[in-house]
Amino acid sequence: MNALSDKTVGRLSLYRRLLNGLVADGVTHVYSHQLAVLAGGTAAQVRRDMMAVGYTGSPKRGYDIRELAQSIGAFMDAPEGQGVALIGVGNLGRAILAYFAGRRPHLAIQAAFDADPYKANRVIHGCHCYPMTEMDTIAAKANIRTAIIAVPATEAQAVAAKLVRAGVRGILNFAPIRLHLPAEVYVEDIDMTMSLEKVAYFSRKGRAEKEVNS
Amino acid sequence: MNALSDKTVGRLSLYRRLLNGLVADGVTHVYSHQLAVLAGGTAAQVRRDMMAVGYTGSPKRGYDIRELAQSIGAFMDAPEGQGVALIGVGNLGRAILAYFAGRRPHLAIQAAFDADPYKANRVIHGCHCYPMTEMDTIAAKANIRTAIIAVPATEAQAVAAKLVRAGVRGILNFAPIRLHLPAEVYVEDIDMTMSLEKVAYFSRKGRAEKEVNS
DNA sequence: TAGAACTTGTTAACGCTTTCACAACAAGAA
DNA sequence: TTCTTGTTGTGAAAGCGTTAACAAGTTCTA
Repeated sequence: MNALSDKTVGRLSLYRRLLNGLVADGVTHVYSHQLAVLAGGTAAQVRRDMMAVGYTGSPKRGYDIRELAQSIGAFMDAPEGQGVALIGVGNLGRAILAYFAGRRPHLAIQAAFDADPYKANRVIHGCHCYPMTEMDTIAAKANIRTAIIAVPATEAQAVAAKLVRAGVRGILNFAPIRLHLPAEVYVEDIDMTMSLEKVAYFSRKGRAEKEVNS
Repeated sequence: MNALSDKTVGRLSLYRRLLNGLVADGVTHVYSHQLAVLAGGTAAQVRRDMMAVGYTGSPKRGYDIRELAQSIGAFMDAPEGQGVALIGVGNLGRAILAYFAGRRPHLAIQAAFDADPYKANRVIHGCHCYPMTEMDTIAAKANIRTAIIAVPATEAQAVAAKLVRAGVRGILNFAPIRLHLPAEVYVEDIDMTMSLEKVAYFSRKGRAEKEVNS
């Protein structure tokens, strides 16, 4: 119920996805050490994360998969679903639309925006694309609090500031710059250049690590 | 020279990009606290990272930008440049190609592969696309040690294993599963679903954080 | 020259996350 | 029932990374 750590939330999201996969396979129960190998962690960490959501398993039978998945969902999802906006419908933006298209019912991209007026009023991968000028009004009307930024680095800061003014409280930022925003706005950066350079470095220097974005 | 931490390497990559931007603006020197605000960190952290690369600035004048960027480069880049392979030329793969196209000379995507034979032997965003069957031979010939996986989750594990057999030592994995590989292979996951769920969660629960992928 | 102002380099303290280790416990076997 | 086996839940310890704090140093001013 109270504040979870950044990393814990990430793992919970992962656990749920793994659990859904297990349900599809017809499995009904899982032990912490099994979930650990699937998630690439340790059994102790899994158990601690379960503590965080307050779900309790049974010794000798482990965790009830369906119950646990539901428990995580109750913890993470907005009860009424949550709309997301995408800003920037270039190469990357379109790939993001395709990636999330029809995937999650409770966390769908409801509107896309682009500065290029030629892209406006088209439907791309099932998502309506609006001109940037309408961002404020549409975001406010749909009560959107989460946004994905996929615009060039030069425009990202201005777009982010505009989003915050429109009521957005969390941003997934693909632009390769650090955004400067009020402290109450949560920003997660996905910096592909940085990630690739890290991989290249450790490819040469040879160090093993299990790492997750964020 | 010795093993740097994962996070430090990430920040060094970021610093260098910021420094290059400053050079373009004609600036010649920078203080740790200036670099810190650009990078979204603290001055102490910047200084500590400089310690890691062994570069030493001058009191009252700060760091010589050009020297520092060069110093980081000597630390991070392979002297002879480093080739990268991309596996999977779907929506996401093409966006990745476009993103990195012509950007970094010393860290370029040299070859792309896809299981779909219709995509083979075409040039996409300046990168030649080969059929998957030739992956081993081409990767070996070009001495590729770094790869980006952008295939569906169901195929990612098999592709990763094949890459490792072909000599790859570092993988940037966009597929939403955890790869199971020998410990000496470095894997960095970019899990967009997980990242978006984190952002959605904190959009509602309202917690501030500055976070970087990985 | 002496002093003021502001920086770097570095050690020590702090805080967060992960891991360890073990008591409590459930289910099956004898 | 009692014992054995293998699990969960959790306090305590360990590990890592960040932040604080300060001595040493450089430049400018007077």
